[in-house]
Amino acid sequence: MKGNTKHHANNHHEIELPHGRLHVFANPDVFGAFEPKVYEMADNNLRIPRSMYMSYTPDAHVGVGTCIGTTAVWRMRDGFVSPSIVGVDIGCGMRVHLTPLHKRDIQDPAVRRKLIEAIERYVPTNERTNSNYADIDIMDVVRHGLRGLPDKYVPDARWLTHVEEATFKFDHDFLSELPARIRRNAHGQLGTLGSGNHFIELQAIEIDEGRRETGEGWGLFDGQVVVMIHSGSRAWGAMLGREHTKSLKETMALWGISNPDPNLVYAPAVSHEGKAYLNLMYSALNFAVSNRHMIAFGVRQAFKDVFGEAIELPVLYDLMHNYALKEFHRNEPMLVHRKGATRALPPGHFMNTMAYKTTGHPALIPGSMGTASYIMVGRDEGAKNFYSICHGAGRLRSRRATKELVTVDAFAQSLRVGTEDEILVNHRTLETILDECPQAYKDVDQIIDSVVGAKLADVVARCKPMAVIKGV
DNA sequence: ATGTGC
Repeated sequence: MKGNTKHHANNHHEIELPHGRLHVFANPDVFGAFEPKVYEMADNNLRIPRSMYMSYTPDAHVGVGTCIGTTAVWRMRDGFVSPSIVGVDIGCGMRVHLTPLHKRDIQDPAVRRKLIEAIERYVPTNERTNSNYADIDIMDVVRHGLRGLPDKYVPDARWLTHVEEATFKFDHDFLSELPARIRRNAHGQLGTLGSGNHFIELQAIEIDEGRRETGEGWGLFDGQVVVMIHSGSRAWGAMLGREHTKSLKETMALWGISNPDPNLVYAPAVSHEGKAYLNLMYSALNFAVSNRHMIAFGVRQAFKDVFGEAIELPVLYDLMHNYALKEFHRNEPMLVHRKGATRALPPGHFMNTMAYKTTGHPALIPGSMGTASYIMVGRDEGAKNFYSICHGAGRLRSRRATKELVTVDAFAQSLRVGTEDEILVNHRTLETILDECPQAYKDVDQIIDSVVGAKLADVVARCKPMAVIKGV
């Protein structure tokens, strides 16, 4: 399957597959470790007509229909949209809040335990539907995003401006096509964490010397405690994605379009089916950004409980890694799918939100529970990859394989349990979250090295976990 | 990822 490969400098590989060209950004070690199946998947995706561009970030791994780590671009006017390329965790993304605290302020495990307990009081992590915010109209949220939230839940203006997008505008008429049970099942989920790889972490940061000016300009300092949040659109996006994948399968059969991978579905962006999906996907993006906002609001309350009313947690940034966005590239409106890929715009780029126009915005990249996460910033050279970088470490092995292979003891050791710099976890036993252990993920430092070496982005700060909150 | 379901 893997055809001729042209290796460029800067970790950039161009692979000629039977149905088109795949770009891969990875250092030699990471590139060498890619499974053959990812090329088969890329080729199936390249069968979709009029593809303008397709690439893998170094964290790419096999997913349903399309690999996680894919950037796939079509022109708006004659291109395609694919629910399979977006994936079902629509709008999943990252958010970071700064604190005025130094890591020594929370070094005492008793303080961190208190914080974990307080956060769990405000952010439901176990039950599926028990939002603390019954007074928020979910339809306002999906229509207007952050601007659909009551004022009392917006602590300051930054919470509306330091985000990739506060409101995704779309044609609200398409909401009438929404199956009623999606509305029902998403009720009461706003501000809840979800499960799987979703988390809230308290981290201590180290600014990278090469980008100290950028970091300090953003309000970062060495040893600073930050809160990193990873969550998505919960049931709203999951059900929407599944619904449209199912109905598009039938529509494709009707149109006489087929793909060797039955899990890979797509429609012309201008068709009714394509437009319906795109518009409703934006409702899920509105839900997702609002969900992370309300999780952060809960975390802020928890910090006030522990450290007093005066403490504030300004938002650094909120951005996503699962979506399809209309973006202007190469003098044309394009539809850019990012499935497990993060936009990292460089300083001065016109698509940057106002607050980060001159510096470029923070690109937030989670590691795994026991390893560092990263705050990065895009470079001009990222244009060659439509400004996409990795979305995290990327899974190394499946949840099942992880549970068979890794012991609870090994997991505990990787969290330094029993030592004074133990990474605290909200779970009584590590057994319940064994499939999320660091051993389940690729080496994040290798992934970041690949991105930096490809000149797609620079590291601004490393964030080391001190406490982890996960759902089940 | 996720309404617990074909």
